[in-house]
Amino acid sequence: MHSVQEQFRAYLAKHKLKVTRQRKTILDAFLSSPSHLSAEELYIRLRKKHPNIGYATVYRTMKLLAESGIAAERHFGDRQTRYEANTGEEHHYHLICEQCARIVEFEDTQIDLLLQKAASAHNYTLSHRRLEIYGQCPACQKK
Amino acid sequence: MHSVQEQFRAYLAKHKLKVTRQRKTILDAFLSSPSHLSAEELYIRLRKKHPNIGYATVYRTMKLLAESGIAAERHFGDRQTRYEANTGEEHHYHLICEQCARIVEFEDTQIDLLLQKAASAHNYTLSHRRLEIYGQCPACQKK
DNA sequence: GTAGTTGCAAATCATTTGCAGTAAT
DNA sequence: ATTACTGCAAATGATTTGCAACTAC
Repeated sequence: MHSVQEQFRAYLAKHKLKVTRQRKTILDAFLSSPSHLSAEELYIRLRKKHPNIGYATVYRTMKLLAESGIAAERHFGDRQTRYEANTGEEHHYHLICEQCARIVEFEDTQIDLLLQKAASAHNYTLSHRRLEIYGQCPACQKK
Repeated sequence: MHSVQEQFRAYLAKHKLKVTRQRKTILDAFLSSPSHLSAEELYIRLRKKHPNIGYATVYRTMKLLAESGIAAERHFGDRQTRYEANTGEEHHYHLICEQCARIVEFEDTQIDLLLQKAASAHNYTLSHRRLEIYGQCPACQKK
């Protein structure tokens, strides 16, 4: 099988782009970080071990990861773009606590089906979807 | 019954804010414009008839409209915040064409129900939700 | 060697804010 | 009279870009 690293290599090769030390470093950091980090947060994490890495390089590389399908861009309420690892063709939905920002990911094939139906009903094709449910997580309800 | 204008007046009064010419003008422009305009687009429309209106005033007023529940903020793929008129307690979902950006709004009580269930299943309360389906509209599929 | 890449700093884009003058209460 | 509001320009925060030095191919 192909690892994510190989997938990235293949993407770069196809587009005549180069495999650089920075790109490998950023990919590894991305894969070993919690999900939904912003480029800035990733940059801060990276700086510890790689103090000479550039802010712009992180941005540029995250963009490449998104284009190659390895990462997916997310926009939650705030202004920053966040990234999450793209687990193949499956998609999942988000349940977000308005109080503490805790995010739960879940899948739901019934919802999948209804969304597909909704698109068809309006004669749209479906390429992807975004679903976020905002509320209070169990912990915050107790407060 | 109370018109939207009255609703805005009431909100302003409750917060000891003033009913100004600009605020009335912006509210009217917002109500008589297509949905999903950004503050900038609204500003451009307004400028035709009210050349002396300030950019910042439009931003500040849209924020007020959002706080008062008259408008709802939306974030689609791009960087700008867009606004749509808030039609009471109902909510609706968006079907967005990736090619021409045409947006169809729809409601679906089955989806409503499943989202409520999904939140409950994780012991979350539900306050609001965001659902966008991206694909190609009928017209763009033919190209 | 050549073409793509990096890091920096400066630029950009959407949005926000400080402030002096103006208008609503 | 008081207190909030406006318009402008300058400030902010996230992201992008130009460019000269550098590195993968």
